[in-house]
Amino acid sequence: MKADELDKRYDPAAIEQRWYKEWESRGYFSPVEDRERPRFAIVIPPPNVTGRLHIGHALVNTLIDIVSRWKRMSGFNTLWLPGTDHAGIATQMVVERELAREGLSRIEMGREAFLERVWNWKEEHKDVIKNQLMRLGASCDWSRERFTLDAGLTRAVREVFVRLYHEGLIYRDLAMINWCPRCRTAISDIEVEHRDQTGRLYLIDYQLEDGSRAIQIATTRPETMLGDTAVAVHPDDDRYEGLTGKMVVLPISGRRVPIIADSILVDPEFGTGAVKITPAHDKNDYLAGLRHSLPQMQVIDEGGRMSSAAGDGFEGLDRFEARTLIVEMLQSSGALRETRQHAYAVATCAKCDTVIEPMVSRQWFVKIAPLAEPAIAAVRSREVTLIPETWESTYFNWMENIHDWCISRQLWWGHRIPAYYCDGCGELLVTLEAPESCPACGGIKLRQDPDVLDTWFSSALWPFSTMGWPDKSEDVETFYPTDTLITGFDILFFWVARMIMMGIHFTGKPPFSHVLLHGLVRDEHGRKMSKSVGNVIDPLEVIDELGADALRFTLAIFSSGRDIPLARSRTLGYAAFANKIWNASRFALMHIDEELKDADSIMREDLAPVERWILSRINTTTREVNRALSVYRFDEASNLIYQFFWHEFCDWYIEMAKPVLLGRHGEPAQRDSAKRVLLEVLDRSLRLLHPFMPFITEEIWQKLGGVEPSIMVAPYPIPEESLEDREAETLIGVIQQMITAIRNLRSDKGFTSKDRFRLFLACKDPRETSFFLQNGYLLIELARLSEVLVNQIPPSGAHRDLIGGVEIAVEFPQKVVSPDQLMRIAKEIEQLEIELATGDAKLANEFFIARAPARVVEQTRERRVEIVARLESLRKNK
RNA sequence: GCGGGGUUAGCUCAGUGGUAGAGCAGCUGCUUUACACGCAGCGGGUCGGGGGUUCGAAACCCUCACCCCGCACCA
Repeated sequence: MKADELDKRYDPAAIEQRWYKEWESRGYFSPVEDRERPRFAIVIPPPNVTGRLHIGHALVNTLIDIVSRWKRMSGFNTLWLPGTDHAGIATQMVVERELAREGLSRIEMGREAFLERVWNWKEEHKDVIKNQLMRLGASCDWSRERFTLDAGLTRAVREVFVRLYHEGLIYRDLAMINWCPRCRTAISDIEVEHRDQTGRLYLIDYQLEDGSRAIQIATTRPETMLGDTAVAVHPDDDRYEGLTGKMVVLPISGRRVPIIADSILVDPEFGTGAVKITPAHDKNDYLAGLRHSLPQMQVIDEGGRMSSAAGDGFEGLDRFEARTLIVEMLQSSGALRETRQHAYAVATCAKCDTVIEPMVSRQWFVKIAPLAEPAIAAVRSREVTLIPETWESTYFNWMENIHDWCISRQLWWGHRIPAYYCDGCGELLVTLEAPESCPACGGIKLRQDPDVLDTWFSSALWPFSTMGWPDKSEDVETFYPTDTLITGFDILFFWVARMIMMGIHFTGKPPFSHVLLHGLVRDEHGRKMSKSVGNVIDPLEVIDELGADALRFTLAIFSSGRDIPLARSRTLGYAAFANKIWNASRFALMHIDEELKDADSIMREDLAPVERWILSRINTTTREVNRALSVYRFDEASNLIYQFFWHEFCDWYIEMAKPVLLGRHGEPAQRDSAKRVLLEVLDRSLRLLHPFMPFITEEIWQKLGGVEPSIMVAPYPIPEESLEDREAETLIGVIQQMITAIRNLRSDKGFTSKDRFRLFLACKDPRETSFFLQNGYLLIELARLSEVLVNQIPPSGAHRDLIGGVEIAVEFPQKVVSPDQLMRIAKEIEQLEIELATGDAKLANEFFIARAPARVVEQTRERRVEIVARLESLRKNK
């Protein structure tokens, strides 16, 4: 391999897709058959089958891929199971919009034709997101790809529904539910979003039937007064004493409704202390209505328009138009006494933003408390660990106050509820397969419930339904329960909690042991990405421009925290990192000969200190990276590799190895050793990096001639005690400090890199003397000196300092001190004097000596010696 | 109202008891044969305010201020 085969500049587009296809064709994404290995399983949070990859997908799948690749390289039999979600409302909406453009509607088409259309649409779009995940480098096992409406998953859904029904945990009942008039379906409580807004509060007089007085009520929704069936006051409210039981006449409709007393509904402090009650269109009024057996009048229909019950002149009117009309009518009749500004939260549909209409409706529910209980216990016992832990209290808070889950949706796209009604006797049958006839009356006219299930119902089963449950399939046996779930905190309730509940109930085990809840990607200033602000980052565009590796690395290094502010400047920085890796490898490959690749492992005793140093450093990095990954700190892990590779390996080691590699110093044997170490460190670095930057690492690694056919199946580095070398770290550390100090002086005194000086070193012992005699070339090269003289008398004018216990003296042509340097010296002296004073105060403090750990006291003493020496040097050289 | 999180360099963020960190931005040098997507150097922070615990607090406790996010309510 010749380095000139590599371009000077790294071009990700040229290699990324080639490698993905290669890995897939070699079957690297599938688990191996080796039963001896420990296994690791993870399921994808299924994206919408018709969706496009957004930055949130890029984040979660990058993190999953890092874990998967790390585990795979670490010897685990690893499964990452991919798939997509049918996403009931979202998908149906998209297809309906398409139909609308053609002037069609699903109602006109009919259920079957519409579903056929959606399936076709799904077939056309399903590979979009799959291909995008591939571009990201996602190493999932496509042979196990699942879709929530697959036959197998549908069977699991029906099984679960039927079993829960017969256990009494699914029921059908009349209840007040959240209705979206635009989606024309019920939705669950967590699909409702509350938006703060400033609206109006209307104070309206309701006249008593006998005309003796009026009772003033307050409302934000005057249109619902058409459905009022009572007025409530607080039983202890003096203002309304004696009115309970009397009748008021509703303005406009002229209906008579009673005044009732209710201490639960009415807060005497709010508004006028009198409340109109519309049991059919308000959750609290509904409950009050039940308490007082009030009739329900549905005056708003499923499309959000006034119904026939609203009366002549209103029927067919949109609810907001009706509000305007009613306010006008009340105003002209004089019943509207006052309109106030009023801040309140309006309930909206999370999917389409339409204002929710509370409705009384017969729906299917999951009785959730019995399922929640063991799911709470599982997290409490840490059988399931939430990461970061702070999410536990949020989880408990929600689970302990959980409400029954409305699971029926008046949609067509989804899992149809396996309930059948007998036309003959009205019997309700819940069965796995459609019954032929009614077991109660023998009738054969059976109708299936028209509703489908909430999308999250099938998602809740994802970790086991995808593996073949309810069968005892091999995958269930091998890979269930899974190990880690990685997803956004925004679906903790929608998805994670429900998976834990269903998993425990149906398999007896939580579906995963660890849940990593990552933050949400935002723009560089922490703002939510939105089309209207124009700050949306398209991951595909970033991949096209800077490469998947750069995007992945950016996401990983930012992944801690609740908000992930993604800045283009950062991605550019990590694209530069990829380029750095490329060029460092180019340099290495210039010096690595073919025979070297097969050479035996390195003999430690033959290594130079600088070689032992870099091996020790990568060993430490290896230990830290593995530790960080094991606790899902992708930010720490990626940062460690970044710092090591760029600043230690490139900036220091390669520069220190150059004199030997380029033949300016040392024997041929030393050169071979330097080459081997260079190869070794590069190889380990690439393997450490591979989970983060799979493409570039593979491309380069192939040229190094490793034993394995791909870096994907090469072992992940683990720390090796034999590589650790404290002595080398100390010695090279001193050399680095000296080089830095000399560079500082050169810069301060206004010399350029062409000016060369002599350096004098005064060593304490023969061991130190021999080290600097042998390694002085490092100082000459990196600090650009003319000569290093050990244990010789420096000229009187030389700049002196003490570094790592070694006295140094640099001979500058003349003593040039710039004003800048004078200022800095003065400042440093000042700081050191403060530090010296506080240190002395500590050491003089008997409590410090007595109570602080001996190590800390010792450190403080050592530091004092350094400070004193440094001060002396600074004052002398001023 | 209930619960959670935050406030550290110009920007975005790490840092859970022992000498304040990173990246980016800024400034100054440098065509040093891997890389100008580079190299070297520099400046920049009373760690939101106050109190406490401790030999020692950015970190632990209390309190105040401001910001953010859930949940519930909102006639």
